[in-house]
Formats: sequence, C-alpha cells, structure tokens
Amino acid sequence: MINTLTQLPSSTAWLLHVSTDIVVFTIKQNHLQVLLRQRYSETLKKSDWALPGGYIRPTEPLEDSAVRTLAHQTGIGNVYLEQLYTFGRPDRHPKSRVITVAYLALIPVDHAADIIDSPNIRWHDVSQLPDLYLDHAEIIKLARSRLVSKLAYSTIALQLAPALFTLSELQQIYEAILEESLDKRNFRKRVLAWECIESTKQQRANRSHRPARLYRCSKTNELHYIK
Amino acid sequence: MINTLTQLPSSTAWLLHVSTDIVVFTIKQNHLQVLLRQRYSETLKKSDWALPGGYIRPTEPLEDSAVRTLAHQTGIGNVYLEQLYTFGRPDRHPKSRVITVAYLALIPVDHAADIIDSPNIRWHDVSQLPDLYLDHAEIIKLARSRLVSKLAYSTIALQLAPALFTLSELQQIYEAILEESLDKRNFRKRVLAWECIESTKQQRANRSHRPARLYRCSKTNELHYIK
DNA sequence: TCAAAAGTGTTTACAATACACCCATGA
DNA sequence: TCATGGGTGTATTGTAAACACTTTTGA
Repeated sequence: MINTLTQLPSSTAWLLHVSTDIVVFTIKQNHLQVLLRQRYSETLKKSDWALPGGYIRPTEPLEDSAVRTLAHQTGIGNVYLEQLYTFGRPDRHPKSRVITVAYLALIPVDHAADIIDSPNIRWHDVSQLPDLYLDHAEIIKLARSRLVSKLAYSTIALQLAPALFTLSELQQIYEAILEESLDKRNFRKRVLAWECIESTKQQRANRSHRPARLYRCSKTNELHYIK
Repeated sequence: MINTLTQLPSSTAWLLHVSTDIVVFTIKQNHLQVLLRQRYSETLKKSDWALPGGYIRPTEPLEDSAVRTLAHQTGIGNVYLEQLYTFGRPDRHPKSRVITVAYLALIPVDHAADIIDSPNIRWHDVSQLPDLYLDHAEIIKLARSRLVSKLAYSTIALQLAPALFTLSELQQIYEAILEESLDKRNFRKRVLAWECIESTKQQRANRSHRPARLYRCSKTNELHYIK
C-alpha cells in the first residue's frame, strides 16, 4: 500500500498548478454568449482567446478563487456559480502540469452590458467562437451542454433573468439556449407552476404594445429542481 | 490583469497536492455498500477509514490515477468510473493543501466478492459508516445522491449488474439504492423499453422456483440516457 | 403438493403537447 | 386604426402508476 496520505506524497518533487476557469454565459441578441479575454501566448507566438481564470492561492477555496479571478479580470461580482468539471490531461498545458477546475457562471441579461467590454474582454456567440486557448473550447462545450440539460429539470434560467422579468423575456432565454422556439401557452403554464416564482403588480410599460406583467423569484434566489 | 497563464504562477512557491479519491459502490445483502480502507493517522493518533485514493503522478491523467490507485490498493480493474466533484477546501487536510478529484466507481454485484476483503479493506453499508478520514463522509454522500438521481434518467444500474442478469436481479439493485420497493410489472415494462437491453435464451436455473430469463447489455456497455 | 419467485395486461390518473383568438397599448 | 407583443383554455396524446393472478420449478 503506497501513497497513504500521511506519507509525504510523491508530488512534492514536481511542479503542479491548479487553476480555475470560468465559463460565463449570458444572453445577448437572442444568442447564448460566453465571456472571453484575449491573451498573447509566448509559447505559441500568437494571441488567442481564453476563459477568465487563474491560479489558486495557497489558502483559498476553489470557488473563492473563481470569484476573485472573475472580479479582478472582468469586474463581475455576486454571480451564480457552480462547479462544472475538472480538466487534468497532463499535456493540456505545454509548459507545466496545470489542472483546472472549471466553473459555470451566469449573468442576468440586464447586467451583461455592465461588463467591461474592451478589445481584450468580449462576449462571443457560442456558435461563432474564435480559436481558443488550450482546451477551453472543450470546456465551453461541456458548460453549454450542462446548461441545456439543466433547463429541463431546474429553474436555472432564472439566474439569467433580471430581478423583475416578463414571462416572454424568460421564454426568450430558453429559446436562445435551446435554439428552438417554444409554445407560449405551454411555456407559461410550466413556469407558473414553479413554486419559486411570483407575480408582482408591476408591468413592463412604454413598449408600443400591451404592457406585460413582471414576475420575480420569491425569497431565495436559489436553484430549484422541478418535480 | 494578473495571473495570466504565461506568467509564472504564484503557486510555484508553495506546496500543493492533487489526489484522486474513489467512491466504489456495489450491492451486497440488498444494501448499497462502499469500499473503504483502514489507515492510521499520525496527526490524529488514531485509525480511521478512508476512500481508496492517492496522489497523482506528474504525467498521469486524473482518471488514470484513479484507476491505478484503485488497482493497487484493492486489486480492482476494468471498472465503471466517472468524475464526481473536486473538493478543495484549504483546511480539508491538516498538514498541507490537498485538492482531491473524487470519482464514482461501480462494481457488478458478482465481482464484489473478488475484492480483497482483509481487515484493512472492507465493504461498508452506506447507512452504517464508521468515522471517516477528512471529508470522505461528505464525498460518499454526494456520490450516493448522484447515483440515486442517475437511476431515474440513465441505465447506470447496469454497471452494477452481472453480464447476464435477470430482471429481478436488476430490480433488486434499484430497490437497494432507492431503499424502497418497486412494482414488478411497471419495473419490467420500463427496463424492457431500454434499447440497450436484450434477452438471451439462457435461464437462471436450479433455484427451486420457476427459472428466470437472463438478459444482457447489447453491444456497448456504455451508459445510456433515457428519453 | 407446496413454497417461492417468474411472468404477464388493463385501467386510471396525470403530464405534456398541439393549437387560435382576443386584448391593451403606443405610434 | 394599425402594428405589436401580451394574455388566455381545451382537447388529445402519451406516460406513469396502481393493481392480482397464473406459471414453472425444486424440494
């Protein structure tokens, strides 16, 4: 029996890095978009786009590292975050062993515009991604499929909606992610059955059509599982 | 913008370890059981039970590390394995920063007896666990809830069944994990609708009751998602 | 012939789907 | 008054659940 945890591990002799990478999604122009930052790779002698992320600090929880890096690189704070998957292929980074814990983050559509939108930090349509750093394309693909499945059995879409939203706005979020149109009446029935949703007396007005009722997440902004 | 991956990371100056821990489940005596190994902790001056697992090697993929450690510590090979979650609280290990990537593994019921069953490696009923090392109780709890949910929408239970199995045997696997009894007729209808299952002409005989037809997973032993 | 598990269908309740028209507002 | 999206109900289909008896074998 080797490698029991009380022995000094064999990893002490070699360099190992752990990072977090965050797949930040929002909806813009009816498309699912991911936030990327442009970076110049000394190794590859070219610029490419990467997920926000960075190395963890010695005494920092993984999720705190994701939060900190995201805040520092993009100004984003107070965001929905869940752990996605850990990528650890030994050759995923050309210079050293870097294991990355990937997170999925969602930004409400009305906050997406607040993000620094510089030449180096930009929203990208997930269907038109540029060349990506390392295995970041694979990470985004997994995040996207996780999001698609969670639409079916959770209220996760509320994390992309404004604090007050119309049912049509919520439906547009679904349609953008699923890339298909949904029946309005069935969609409303389904969402109104969620216990965590409640209607307000306010309306979305001044729209040159009948004003729409605004809804909100009741109490907790937690993720709920349906049925 | 700090911590871009081309800079030397701040983690070079401190010790960081990455391990894998494997939650190995099987069914014995109609109960879900997890494989644990007993270890003596110098720090805590006592023995406790831990998941199989160990530190990763420099050029080893994470999953390979889980496979290797499991084979080395328990003799188990060729097992169903999926990544579960990464646990990285900075204080989860008293001596150093150890981030562990947890895996879920399933052993067919007819192979469970082949596992080394020494005083130091033993199957434990998940409902009667001893004191566990570090956060291993939390890891097992998460693995168990993952398994329960996957029963509902995948064919994962087949990974616990023998290569040839009767429908009653498969039902017993469900019942052991869910800790509730299921209707025989509804269960058979549901399972026979899976495309990956096929009946053979063989029977489970010599049982002092009517012989039961044997079924098998067709072609691939892959995990399938239902509907 | 008895005990023990295998095998088999139908009815009912519920959930998901398909589908079309009137309403309220700003321009 | 027109264009635009908001808001509403029912019929149908499909899926899940409840439920009991006959069959086959070894002892």
